[in-house]
Amino acid sequence: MARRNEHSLSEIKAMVLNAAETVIIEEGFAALTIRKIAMEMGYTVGSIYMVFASRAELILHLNARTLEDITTRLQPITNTGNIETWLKAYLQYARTNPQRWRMIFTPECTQLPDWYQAQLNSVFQQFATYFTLSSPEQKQTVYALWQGIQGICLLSPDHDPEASVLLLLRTFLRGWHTDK
Amino acid sequence: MARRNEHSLSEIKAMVLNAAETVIIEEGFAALTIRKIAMEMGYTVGSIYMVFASRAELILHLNARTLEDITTRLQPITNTGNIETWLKAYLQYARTNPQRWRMIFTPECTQLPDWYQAQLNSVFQQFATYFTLSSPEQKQTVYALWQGIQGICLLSPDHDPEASVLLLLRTFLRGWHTDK
DNA sequence: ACCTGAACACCGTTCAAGT
DNA sequence: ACCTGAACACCGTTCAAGT
Repeated sequence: MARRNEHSLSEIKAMVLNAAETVIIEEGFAALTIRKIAMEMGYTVGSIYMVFASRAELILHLNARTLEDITTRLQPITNTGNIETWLKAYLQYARTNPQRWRMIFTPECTQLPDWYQAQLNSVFQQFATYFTLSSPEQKQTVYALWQGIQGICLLSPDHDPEASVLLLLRTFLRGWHTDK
Repeated sequence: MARRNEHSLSEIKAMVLNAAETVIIEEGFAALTIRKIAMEMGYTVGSIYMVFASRAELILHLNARTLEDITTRLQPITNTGNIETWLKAYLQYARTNPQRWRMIFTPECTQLPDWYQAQLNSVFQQFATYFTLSSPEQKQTVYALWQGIQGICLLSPDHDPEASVLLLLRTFLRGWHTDK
């Protein structure tokens, strides 16, 4: 036993994340244990700690993948469509990958690293392209809307959040384009 | 040992919830274990299962208390103040009891019982008194705003969500009072 | 009829020991 | 240098056994 040298550390890292995604998709986030991941990828528990310091860090990198997936998929829409088509695509992603999407907002890390914050922010940046933000207050307002949309999705587990999201968005937009 | 008969079952139930609140306040939600609760109240683990079927049910009843606390505290404001003073009071509650407040939205129960849904709804009902809801769509729109506000609070862990919440609210209200 | 405490089947994490 | 697998310190939950 020991020392198989079949895979490099970065390969193992990728295998861990792949196995973790499989477990989440098949059994849900609650079933995501280190032991199950190890079993799924054909290694033992100890090996996972060669590439990740803790379960929390593993989840953080899992989320990083999800966020990258989101930005990549939505980027083309950002350039062509309007805000509602972009939002619908985002909501569809959340609906298609409910467990992975939800994890983004429950990272089990007390202090989120800067690179993770940057990834979270880059999704918002795409959303924000549909607004002209000429003051910090305007940016904060649109960010509040963005957080609000996430809230609707987080708190509407079963029934479809799309209708609610669009109702909030449209009311917001009317207010946004109305002078104080 | 065994059979002390110092307390009735409903007394023990209250003691469990009191002990649980103490643990949450002192050590946070992550430290809320059955063993800690038992230790805190001077009983053994088994006793807790005399009054609650599971940890999930315990948490559900803990949340029920929190929701009752919220509605009771905010009721007087509902009758006198305006929506912003009511919201500020709500946000202050969330800020004062961050751990307990957050738990309301992560009940660890797959299917929420009707009485719990009703309690969640009664907080929204107070919020909704500040709106004239003459159609189902209007109700859903205000509910979307409400969920949005929760989202801002859930996703703004450190910095104060009040400013963001008010920015969303005011933009929403401008749109709400504008004809389509 | 209550209440205990040991037992069961799990966790995340570590690390001496093997190749 | 990699990888194992046993060990540690925890979990939630159950239930035979005590008074």
